[in-house]
Amino acid sequence: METRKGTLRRELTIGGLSKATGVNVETIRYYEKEGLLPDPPRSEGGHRLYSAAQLKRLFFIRRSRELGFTLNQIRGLLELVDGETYTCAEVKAMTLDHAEDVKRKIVDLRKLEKVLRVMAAECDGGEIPVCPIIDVLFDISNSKGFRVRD
Amino acid sequence: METRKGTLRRELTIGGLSKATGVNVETIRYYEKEGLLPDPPRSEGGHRLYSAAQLKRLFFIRRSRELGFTLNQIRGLLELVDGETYTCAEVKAMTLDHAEDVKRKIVDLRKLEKVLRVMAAECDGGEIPVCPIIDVLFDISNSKGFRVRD
DNA sequence: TCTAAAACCTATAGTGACTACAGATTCAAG
DNA sequence: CTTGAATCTGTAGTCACTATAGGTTTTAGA
Repeated sequence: METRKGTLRRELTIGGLSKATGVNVETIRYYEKEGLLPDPPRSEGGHRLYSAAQLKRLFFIRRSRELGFTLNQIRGLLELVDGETYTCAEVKAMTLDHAEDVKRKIVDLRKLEKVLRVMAAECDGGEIPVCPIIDVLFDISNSKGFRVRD
Repeated sequence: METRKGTLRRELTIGGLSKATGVNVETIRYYEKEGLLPDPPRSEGGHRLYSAAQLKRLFFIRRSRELGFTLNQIRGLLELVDGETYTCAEVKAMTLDHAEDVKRKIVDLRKLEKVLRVMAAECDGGEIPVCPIIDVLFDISNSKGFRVRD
């Protein structure tokens, strides 16, 4: 297929890119505004046109997000890559740092779940308007022994 | 201590309430705006004055937050309590629901951590500008075997 | 070729749970 | 009575998007 001007189009529209990567159209525009994706070339009418390189880049961003990296962390990773100066050590350090964050979060959530289950176990689930959960939550004297985050 | 008008003051200023509960002054005002705390009486000059009841209520909110309840869930809990119509069964159900949410989050995060550690283990941490993490993240063909959420 | 619908465009506002300012006022201590 | 801390209101910023409005371009079908 050819356009009016005879240029071959292997380029993707934003919708095509969205389908290919599973990233929402609005999110793609948002990434562009945030500088994670470069401003793409446009069609004569002003529609964005993406190359295979941008497809790869967006896949990278999406996967990194799935792995829980923040956009700022991803920005850092992309800067390393774009500068072509990154070393394996740098990337590994960022990855392990992030893994530690995740680990801490898991520890916190486990404590949380335990407290919730213990509280629920105190309840008989009856229809009377009294509940030990509410009592505990409202009891000021009992303000220790509770801290999940500090 | 007495004020000019001779009223005994057992009331707390917003700063005192903040110290007593560990909740930020701005956050207290935010909770008020969100309707979780009632509009308190004011001093002649317009400063907020809090009673023991509000102290308890704020403790309740803080603890519920520590347990990971959203403000909306807490609103729900407080409505039950304020209406004095709640039953143990209702509160228990909300608590267990929330515990399930937390559990799902833990499962997700565990997968996440594992992927991160596996990826990092592939790295030799050397100083050369090549890293298997970047390679994996950029490799489109490898877009399966990755999904952590959904 | 025309037309209708789908896709796209920009710009703005909303989400949740706060935090951080600016500029004015009030309060408590010395 | 003065000073400085605390408080007041109102607004904007955070993160990572999502949603909407109102307009333009592109594409597929008749």
